[in-house]
This record gives sequence, structure tokens and C-alpha cells, in this order.
Amino acid sequence: MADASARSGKSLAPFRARPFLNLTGEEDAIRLTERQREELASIGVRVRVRPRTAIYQEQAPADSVFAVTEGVVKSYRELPSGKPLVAAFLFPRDLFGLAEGGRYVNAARAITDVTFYRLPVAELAVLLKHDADLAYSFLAKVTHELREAQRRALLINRPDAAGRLAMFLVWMGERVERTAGMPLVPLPMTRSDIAAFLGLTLESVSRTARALERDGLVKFEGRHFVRIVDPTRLARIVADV
Amino acid sequence: MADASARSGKSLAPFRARPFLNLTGEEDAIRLTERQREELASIGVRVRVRPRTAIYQEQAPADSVFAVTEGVVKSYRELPSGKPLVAAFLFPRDLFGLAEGGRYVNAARAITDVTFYRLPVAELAVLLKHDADLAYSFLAKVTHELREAQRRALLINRPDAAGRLAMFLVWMGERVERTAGMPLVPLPMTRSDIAAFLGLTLESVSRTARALERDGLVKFEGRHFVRIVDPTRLARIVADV
DNA sequence: CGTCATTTTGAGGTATTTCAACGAAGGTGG
DNA sequence: CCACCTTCGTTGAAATACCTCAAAATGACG
Repeated sequence: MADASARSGKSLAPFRARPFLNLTGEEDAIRLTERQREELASIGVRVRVRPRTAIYQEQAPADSVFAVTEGVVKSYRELPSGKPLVAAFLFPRDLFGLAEGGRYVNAARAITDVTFYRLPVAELAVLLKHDADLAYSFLAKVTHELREAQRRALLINRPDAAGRLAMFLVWMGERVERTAGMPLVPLPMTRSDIAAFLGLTLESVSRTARALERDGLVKFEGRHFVRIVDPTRLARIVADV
Repeated sequence: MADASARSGKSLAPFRARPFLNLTGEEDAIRLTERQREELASIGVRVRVRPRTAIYQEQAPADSVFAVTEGVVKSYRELPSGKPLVAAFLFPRDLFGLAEGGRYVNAARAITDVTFYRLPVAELAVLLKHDADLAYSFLAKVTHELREAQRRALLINRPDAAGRLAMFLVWMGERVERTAGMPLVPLPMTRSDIAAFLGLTLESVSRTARALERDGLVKFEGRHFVRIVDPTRLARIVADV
């Protein structure tokens, strides 16, 4: 399945989640306690894989759940026609390994160099049923994933390609530190992946990207970076639903 | 907010969930223990509302989470353009009330006569942090919602209206007992709701529905029922991605 | 039974998909 | 280290399908 893996006694890398229903309105992330991180680390295996490595196949027996600590993973499935459909991009602190009936509903593959923790569900379930706080944290995390899924659904609901792509770029930009003006946003995935995520064809993504660049909204630097040149107008396109 | 509400000491109506990661492959639902149902019922309020009643508004302070026991609810939001977008239809045993930053991300409205439990989050959070099994059940339930959200995303990813509508009808049909051949599937929501869910215009839904009927795949009986006439060909359209 | 929202139907414009071919980049092996 | 090859991305032109605008018909509801 994975290239290299070694049991690790070190504490699990910071794993952040948001409350299921946040009454206070605070945006601060919940952090696991040191003990909880150690618990997870004790049952987990740290794995590092190279780009394009398959982490698990669609419909394979779901024996583990995964937590990204470094890099980007895509969760996807092949449609009957053979066209791929990307269900989600997973970034550090994200969980993946959604299953139904004991089998993974999607396949997962590394996009970049990736480090993740592999947590056997059998042992994880024991932990969760034993530690209400831990279960609560996972609940918060899955709730966050649910919001992301709804956001994506909202995104691909709009009929116009420009709006979809603009929304995607803004979304990707949100997870980069906006230190300097005109942030350089990394796009580790391929155009095909973006197309498969947005529900567009590769050609549409390519054309729309060029159009946004011609209009001076963004500037692509290489294939894996975008510079947001005119955030205001870009935001206007995004809001124009 | 709601028409009538009364604190209830009766046990919470059956609330079913699936395991977060189901190793055994069993499809049987997890049921809450009698004690857990009583705990929930003790903090919950049973509410009955009439069709089209607003349950909460978008961006309203999120003080409760809800569990449907009877009827159908829609979770939706108004886009800046004024066009509504349906995020999900909620059926008995479904949870709703997704929040972020202490506010509901969507609005919720009853489609039919609806009975639901309203669970104050402050008290619910206390319960969840004390009862790992209960938290686990909620985790399983939210995971289920996440799968549904992904399914919808998959659904509206396809460009063809016929495929989307066919997928929707099959999906609705899955939740009805297939006792007799040619099941009569209820469609409690309006065509506009369906359009807002599928990411199509009302006109497209109407035209596509008529086209499916002309081709002898389904037969609409009134505005709120469909009979699946040719499940095989309908399934073929659904699979034809 | 009348009013009004919902749905159906029609015709035209437009955007995306398809189909096809070229060009660029990255990875592999000699 | 270079050359080849495979994958990915760009560009062009035509067809299809959906959307928009508009108006009539059906059904729901008081």
C-alpha cells in the first residue's frame, strides 16, 4: 500500500478541529490534549509516501482512518465512464478514509510528498468509545469536513466556469498565509484534478484560467502557482451568483 | 420560530446511526440505548410544525441541533442573486443544524408536517463529553451526513440534466420500501426545490421530467408522486457517466 | 369557487462540452 | 547528462444542451 512505514512512539503531530456547534463564535481550533495525542500515536503508524502513491483503493476493506500531517492528498473515484471525480483535497490536519459498509467509498492518492498517520479503526473505535473528549474532537472534525463538502457542492452548483474557478482559487488562497500583498498561492494538483473537482472539463479549466489571466485578475507562475493580482475583482466574480 | 413546542419527558423517538468506520460490513443501524434516549429527551424539546414553517434562519445564532422524527425538512440558503440553493433534504432519523462560528450556515424549513427534537447545544455538548458512546453515535451520524453530501456533490457534478434527475429519483426511491413491484415514490418537495437541489433551473427539471415520462421510464402521478416504470433503463441512465 | 403560486411549454441566445491536433513539461533509462 | 517518451496542458472549431425570457395552463389553498 505505502512505500515506507514505521511504528512511531512520538506524539502525533498537532491535530486541529472545530467544535461541532460553536456557541461562542470563537474561531480558535480545538487541540487534542497531550495524552490524547499520545493515545493516537500509540495505535497509529506514521507513513511517508511519494507523489502519486496510491494510499488505498475504492471499495477496499476499510481498516484504517488517516490524518494528514504534511502534504496534499486527493480523495477521488473513477466514474463508470472512466472519468475521474475528485471528492476532496486533503491538507495537513485533515482526516480521510471515509467508509461505508466496511469499505472505502473513494480512493486516495498522494499529490505531493505526504506524511500521514494511519489509525487502525478497530483500535481507534475502542479509544473513541472510551474517551468522550476524543470522540467529541473527532465529531468536530467530521463536522468540519461536512461543511467543506457543502461548500464544494455550493461551488459546483453555479453554472459558470469562471465563477467556479475563481471560487476555487480564492478557497486555495485562504489556506495560505496572507503575509505579503499579492500572495502566491500554491496549486499542487494538476489541471485535470482541478477539473475533476470542479465538475468541468480540462479544456474549460484551461481556457477559463487563461481568461482570468488576460483580464488581469490573476497571474499563473508555472503550472503550480497563482498570484492573486486583483483580489477585489476576483471576489466580485466569486460573489456574483 | 416554531408553532408549538412542549418539553417532553417521553423517550426520544428511535434515532439511528451508522458506525463511523464499519469494519464488519454489516448494514444494521446502531440504535441508542434506552438511557441515552432518555438523556436526549431530558434536554430536548419535541416540536411539531406545519409545512413551510421556518425552523431557523441562515446566520442566526446556533443554539440548538435538531433531529427529525417525522416528515421532511429542507436545508437551504439564498444566494446573493436571490436564487435559492438546497443543501440537503432531511428525513426521519436525520440530524440538522450545521453551524460555523456559532451561527447556522443554512436556513431550515419544513416541507411537510414535521416533528423534530430540538436539542440545545450547550446541554448536548455536556452530554457528549460525558458519554463516549453517545458521542460515537453522533460521530457516526455526522459521518453519514458527510457521505450524503459527497453523494450530492457527485450527483450535480454530471453535466446532463437527465442523469441528475434520474439519480435523484433513484435516490428518493431508495428510501421507500420496495414491497410491490413498481414502487410509488413520494416527492414531497416542489419542482423548484428539486431544481435548487440539483443545480438546474425549474424549467430544465420540468422538461427533463416530461422527457423521462415520454420515454416510459417513469410516470408522474400528481405532482408529488412518481412511479418507477422501468427501473432497469433508469438505472442505466444513472450509471451512464 | 376564486385567487395565486406553481408548473408547463415555447423560442432564441450562449456557454460548455466534444472532437482533434499541437506544444510543453516531467520522468525514465541509456 | 542527454534523449526519448509519456503525461499534461493549450488552442481551435463545431454541436449540443442548458439557461434566459415570456406566456399560458394547471393545481393548491383559502
